[in-house]
Amino acid sequence: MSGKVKMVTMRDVAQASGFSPATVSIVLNNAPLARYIAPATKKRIEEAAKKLGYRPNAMARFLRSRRSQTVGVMIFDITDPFCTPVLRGIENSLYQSSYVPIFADAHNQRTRFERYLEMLLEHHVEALIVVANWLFVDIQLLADLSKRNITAATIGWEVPGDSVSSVMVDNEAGGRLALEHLYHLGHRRIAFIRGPKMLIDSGPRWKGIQKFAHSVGLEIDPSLVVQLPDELEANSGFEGGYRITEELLERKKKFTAVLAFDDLTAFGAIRALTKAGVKIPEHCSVVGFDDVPLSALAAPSLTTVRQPLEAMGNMAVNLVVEGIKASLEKRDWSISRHKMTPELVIRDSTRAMLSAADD
Amino acid sequence: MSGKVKMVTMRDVAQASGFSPATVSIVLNNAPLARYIAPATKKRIEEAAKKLGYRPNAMARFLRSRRSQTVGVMIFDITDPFCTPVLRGIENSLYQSSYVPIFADAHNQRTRFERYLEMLLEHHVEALIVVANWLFVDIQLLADLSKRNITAATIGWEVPGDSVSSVMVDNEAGGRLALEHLYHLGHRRIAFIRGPKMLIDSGPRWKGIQKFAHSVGLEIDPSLVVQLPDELEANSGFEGGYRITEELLERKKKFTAVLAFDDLTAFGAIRALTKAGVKIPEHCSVVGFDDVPLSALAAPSLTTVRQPLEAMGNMAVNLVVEGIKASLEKRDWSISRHKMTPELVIRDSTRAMLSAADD
DNA sequence: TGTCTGACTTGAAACGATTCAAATTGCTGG
DNA sequence: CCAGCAATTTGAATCGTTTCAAGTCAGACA
Repeated sequence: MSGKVKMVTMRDVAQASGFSPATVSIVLNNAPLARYIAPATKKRIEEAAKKLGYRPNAMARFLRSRRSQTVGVMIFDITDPFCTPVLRGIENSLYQSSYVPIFADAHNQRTRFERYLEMLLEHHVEALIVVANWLFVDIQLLADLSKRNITAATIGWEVPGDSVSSVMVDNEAGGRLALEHLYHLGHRRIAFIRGPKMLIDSGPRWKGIQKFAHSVGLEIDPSLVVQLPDELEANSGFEGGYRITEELLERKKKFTAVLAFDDLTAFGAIRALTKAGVKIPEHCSVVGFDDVPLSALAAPSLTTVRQPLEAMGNMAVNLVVEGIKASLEKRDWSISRHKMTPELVIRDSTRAMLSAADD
Repeated sequence: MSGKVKMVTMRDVAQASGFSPATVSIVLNNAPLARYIAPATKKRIEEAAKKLGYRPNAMARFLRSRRSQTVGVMIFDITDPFCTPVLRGIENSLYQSSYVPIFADAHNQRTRFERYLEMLLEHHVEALIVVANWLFVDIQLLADLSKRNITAATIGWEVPGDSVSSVMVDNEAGGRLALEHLYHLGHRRIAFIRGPKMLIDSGPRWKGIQKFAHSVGLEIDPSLVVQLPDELEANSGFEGGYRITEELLERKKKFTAVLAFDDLTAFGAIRALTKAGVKIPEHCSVVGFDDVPLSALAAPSLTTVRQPLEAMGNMAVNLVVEGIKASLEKRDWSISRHKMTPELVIRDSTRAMLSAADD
């Protein structure tokens, strides 16, 4: 029944081709010494390897060469729609570089994060990429990595110090884009749903909004500004947006647009507005932030500020791969912090004010 | 600057505790021989290990024990919202068993699938879980795995033969649930969007629909039955549902409900209907299939047949973990095919017919 | 003929753990 | 006092590669 397939080792290839394991190794890895190997030899070895179906043993290889061809990818919560495109970007770039991702999902739990970190270290990942936007992880924990010669990069989040690279969207520019859009559509009474304090994105986005408002002399009515509570559940944004918008409606203050912290919040807001009989976008425009995949599919489709999520994943991989190369060649190398440019995506949830409607 | 941390090996622990590496290994792994080790010895070794911060080297361990503590997780397209909850289920169960997932995304490409398979084999995954619902992969390819003593399971898809376990939803029951719901709401003129031929789910769902229709004497109007084209893009369901619903509308045939192949198709249909001025659910009910995460968030939220996606991920892990155990203990073990029970989730996209409205 | 160049190739030592057969030790009973 | 046993512990081989210092060998040159 299950005719066990005996593993083909390098020794087998050596035997079959009539050379020594050393030569086989040199040829198959195209090591520096391969310059001196006779072409005929190379050919015979390669043929033997192919004929036998030789597959290098990654573990054994690691033991000598210290290269695992493996990168740890730590996601804080795969349930968050934000993560999927980022993950795609990471996966794709790693694949190009022949690295294999070891996947870890912290479920927003610190202990789980730590346990996974432990496991990743046991598996000797050559680098670590962390996708997150909250802060509760010890800086120490990640800083230790660089001691162990593991380059690390974070996406959507920065750690202080000079040991971890990061890739983020330019939140301030994004906040500005969102408000600018509403402003140019003629909206003046705008409700703002600010992000939870805990998230690193909240501050800069709000700052971008304020700056723009100030630059055009738009007054922000404090009674139209609300803030999401700190929450760890990935999709709490929806619930939060819903509830906070309900409250907003109860205040009976008029507004013609909502600038939500992110897309999920925006969907929550839309749900609440719709329930209250407010039509989107006829009676009220709504703009989100992120451009998660579902934003294009929802009804109405959501105008939002796009984070180039996939590109951010790519970028993080580039950073760590460079880091790996540098440490391999014992070159100096310093971390970098990237701010990606956001982009306004106009869809069906926003609409220009009718000139008379402001009042 | 970067004070390299010297790796702590088992030898170091042996030295520190005053015992031999053999004893250390036995104690730390709680191997069978540990029965004979004096408690005091165990304690001293464990303390030494903790004090030094010893971390076993997974690669070295594999070389002797042939255990990599690694499972390959091959996703056909992470972009498909179907995958996220499944992935969460897989990840969670693997974590419980102290396995680490190596993540591979085939992007729906056969060559990529094969290349990843190669990489996973090089990394000596102990098992493979494949999440997919199309069929173009060589059965041979997966059957080879069992020769290599790698247990495999597929989710959302079955391969012929007796070498690969599978976990699927009971599509026939699901199709039945969907139609039953519409029928009990009073709908009689129902449009059906059948799935692409290429997908294994399409047939059984349709069969369930037909059987139920037959059992209650409901006639299915062939001119209200349309079929999605074969397409590999993960989110093509939305586009497809949109276009095919437009066509349906052009035929001017009346219908009061749409039974869509899956949620994405349903959203496409809703978009087309809304655009044509048909209100959901007032003028037309729509029911989907899958219950992907966004179905709860969309406006209107979608009535759908839920696949227990996370549980399916758990189940697949259970199956392969059992397989691993069996082959470790040289027990006999045979694959199994699971059919999970679907569940109707009633939300806002369906509504009972008003008694007079049928005509 | 003997030595010296290249031009190729290889032996043997790691890498860090696991695994048994075998060693050690201290008793116990004859 | 010693054989034999039970209770612990360990030596040494092994897993499949990589890595260099060192080997071989044919021909060129003096």
